[in-house]
Amino acid sequence: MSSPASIGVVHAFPAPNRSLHGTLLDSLRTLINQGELAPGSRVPERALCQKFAVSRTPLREALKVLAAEDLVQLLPNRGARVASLDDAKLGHLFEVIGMLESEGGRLAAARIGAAALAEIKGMHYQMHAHFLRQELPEYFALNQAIHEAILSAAGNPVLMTMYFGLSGRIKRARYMANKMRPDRWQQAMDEHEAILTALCDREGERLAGLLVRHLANKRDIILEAVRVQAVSDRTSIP
Amino acid sequence: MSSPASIGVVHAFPAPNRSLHGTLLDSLRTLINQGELAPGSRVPERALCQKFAVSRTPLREALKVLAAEDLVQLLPNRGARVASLDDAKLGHLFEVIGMLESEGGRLAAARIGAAALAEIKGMHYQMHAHFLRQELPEYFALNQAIHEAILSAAGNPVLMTMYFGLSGRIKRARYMANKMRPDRWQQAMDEHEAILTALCDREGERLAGLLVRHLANKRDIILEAVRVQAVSDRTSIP
DNA sequence: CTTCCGAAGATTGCATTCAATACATCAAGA
DNA sequence: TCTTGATGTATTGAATGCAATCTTCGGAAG
Repeated sequence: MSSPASIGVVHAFPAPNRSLHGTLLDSLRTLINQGELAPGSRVPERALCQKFAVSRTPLREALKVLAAEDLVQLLPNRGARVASLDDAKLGHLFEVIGMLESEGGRLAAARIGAAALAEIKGMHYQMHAHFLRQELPEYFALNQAIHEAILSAAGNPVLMTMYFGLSGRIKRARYMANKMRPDRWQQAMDEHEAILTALCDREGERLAGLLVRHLANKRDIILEAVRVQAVSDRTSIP
Repeated sequence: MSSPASIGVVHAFPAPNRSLHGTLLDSLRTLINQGELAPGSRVPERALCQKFAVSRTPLREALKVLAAEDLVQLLPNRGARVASLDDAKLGHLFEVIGMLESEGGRLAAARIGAAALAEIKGMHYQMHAHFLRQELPEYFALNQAIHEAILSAAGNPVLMTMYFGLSGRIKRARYMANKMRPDRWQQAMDEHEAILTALCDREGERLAGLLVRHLANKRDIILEAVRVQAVSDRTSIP
């Protein structure tokens, strides 16, 4: 029930109550996810300190955490670089996310209560409406919220933490897939239909399979978008 | 082990090449895992700085990382506390580890090569020898090595990272289960036998099931040990 | 023209310092 | 005796300082 409910809104806001390094973590993640800090590029410590009006201490604390999450890479005496996200690593990330989603879904099917199920149904129909109106951002937001709600129904906070951590790492790539071919979109919508049905029927095994396939399709879409982006980068930069 | 918390400058690791905060991460993890920093207790910043002969800066960097891993908890303006590991959280951790082990095992069965398989077989028989001689520490070490080798055969570094992160978090509890009832031990050995067979036969589905059940048994053993420890703590401290 | 060297400048890792907050102690009053 | 409040100390979070290392850029040799 503790659904964080912050639906897809990606914006780092100056937090009043939190520690600086916590705030910086959000801000840096956003910078990385939105590509303002390019993969492979150096993290400009001094510039970021000025940008956020903090000293190097909290910034460096945040960088250490990001390094532990593998969002940046620390090179001894040479500072931090934004970790690159190649096809292979994306594939590995999706593979593990698939494990968590499918097995989490299996648990959710067994454990979900009526209230949570109703909430997911509501989000599903709302998402369907956005699909019909071809409103992609709103569709994406609800899509993600539904997946998180299903996982949340598994009742395992550790699972949630892992899932959020991993999806955070592919956000950058997701961000590139800001278009969707109509046939792909229709297929995704159909898959969600089947997912919802399986969940309502509490058929864990079927749900797990559907979730894996759904994610594999999403992976293909994203990998494709990443490749396109990479090509256009290569042709436009030099 | 050694005299607890005595005030001696200790370079916990012969770490010539690494950064201080990286070294401290290892040292602090060890302190937490071995219970020298009790769950729920405050992390004595100043004392640790003296113990490791470093300033607060790298120590605090390490604490931020440990907090991101949920090994410690940061309270605003009140420093860090060692995170407690109750039954519920242990259960959640085991549940997720089970997902990774079983699905990783499924992949491993499909992807493992002859060399890796041979190596695992070798470790298995070595472990069996330690079992026959009732050498628990050596048995444990090989046990863990085998599980890691199986996961490694899945060929997914992200999976490995997640797995190490999660097993790191239950190490503390594992540390308490330093005894094993003979029947339990025999059963674990039998399970390993079956696991090896399934892996050799490349039967992913069966392997996945075996791994889950094996882990569930391990969880029960550890939960039991934790409860015993908790009781003895409660009776001896006040 | 390319390659190698070296000094100047920038950047990094860590130590130290400083303001703000929490904690402990103890005294006064109910 | 117990609660409450004030005051001094310890601890925290963050900024600044400093030595060590890396990067850059110019010039000389091949």
